[in-house]
Amino acid sequence: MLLLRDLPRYECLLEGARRFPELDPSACEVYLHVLRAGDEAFRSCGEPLEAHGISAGRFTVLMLLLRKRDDACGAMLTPAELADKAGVTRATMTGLIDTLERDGFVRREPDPNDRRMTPVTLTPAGEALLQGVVPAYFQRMGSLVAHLSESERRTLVTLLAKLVRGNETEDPSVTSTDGAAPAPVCPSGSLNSSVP
Amino acid sequence: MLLLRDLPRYECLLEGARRFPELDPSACEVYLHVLRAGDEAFRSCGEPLEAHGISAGRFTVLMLLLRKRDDACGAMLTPAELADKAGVTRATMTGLIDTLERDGFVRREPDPNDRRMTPVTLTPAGEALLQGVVPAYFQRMGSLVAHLSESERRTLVTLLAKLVRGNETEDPSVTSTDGAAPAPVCPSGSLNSSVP
DNA sequence: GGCTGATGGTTAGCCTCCTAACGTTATCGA
DNA sequence: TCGATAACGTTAGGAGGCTAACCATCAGCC
Repeated sequence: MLLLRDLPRYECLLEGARRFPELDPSACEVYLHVLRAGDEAFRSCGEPLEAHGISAGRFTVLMLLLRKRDDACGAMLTPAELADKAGVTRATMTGLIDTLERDGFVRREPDPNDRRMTPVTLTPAGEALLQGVVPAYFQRMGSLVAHLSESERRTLVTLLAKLVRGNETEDPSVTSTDGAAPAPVCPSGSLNSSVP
Repeated sequence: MLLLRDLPRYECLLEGARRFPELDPSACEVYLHVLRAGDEAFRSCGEPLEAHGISAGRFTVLMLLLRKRDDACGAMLTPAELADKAGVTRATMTGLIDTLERDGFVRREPDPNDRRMTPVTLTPAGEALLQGVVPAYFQRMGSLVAHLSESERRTLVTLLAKLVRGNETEDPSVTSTDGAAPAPVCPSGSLNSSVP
């Protein structure tokens, strides 16, 4: 992510509040901790991936393809579907698929029925890569929260969900097409990718 | 950040756990919510910055320079100091300063005493930019957590700190020089930048 | 049948991040 | 004094994001 190493102590926040009357110390403290924790979680779980020479974005693409192959008969996804599920633009997905194909982990196979499409499949090499990296990835995820009890985890999830939800309803700008769809649905979510 | 739109529901995690025995559903749920909240907080507070045509990284640099100018007599910081405080590499900081200088927000002024250094100062234009953007930035930070009570904020901060701390002690790889320094100190931290 | 519009994928250009290597300048020890 | 070492800043090259523009193809409607 970016730009985070330490966190300021509370006294520093109070000092900052003197200079900037708009600064709410407790809000700022929450903000900093949320960012710091998100950064740490991302970095920590990304380590096993980097160790296998793969980035989080590329890992997500491979996981989406694996899940599709296990689920349905048609074992392919189009770049547009991948981009939608992964939460990136189609242009970005083109770049990801480019490098993944270059490295032999996926393959583009033109669709004879609709020549606009170029569905993507997982190669044996891509599957082998996942076999090697997935256990370490999920184990790291477990050790990330190993120090929190089940009750603490529930509390944390509840509070974070409340923060995100409250902020969502705050600005209706993102609601593009229809005003609905506030409920996260399983098969459309992006991070399902990493959690099939 | 990346790759997050919705969150999978708990049933989906359980389904994933069937496929991957290493997957701990409650750990994964915490992980996803931490990432999602961090992404949302970063995106939300970044909006006022983008509205003024400035990125989070460039904002951090300007805030560091402003704080330095208010604090000390010498109103300059070297690129190396800036990179250290912001938590990026010196090469990245060179790029940030390049664009900031191109847009007239900072100025490089060679140090006559040590000709290796090229300290950077805030220009009046840069200060004016901060004047315009800082209130909106902190207000957004406040509304981000507006739905949480003071007690909820304390709980959230405590749990997030516990998560980060527990994970820190887990891998001693990052501890570069001496094994100490687990306590975040105010004037060395990076995000002090945004919270002078 | 032939426009028109929608959709799919790519390209080009920009920004932010990284590592690795380089040239310049200070510093310090033999 | 002078060479080795270290520090500073930059450059080069790569990856991963984005937007905007571009062709190719399909579908629908007159």
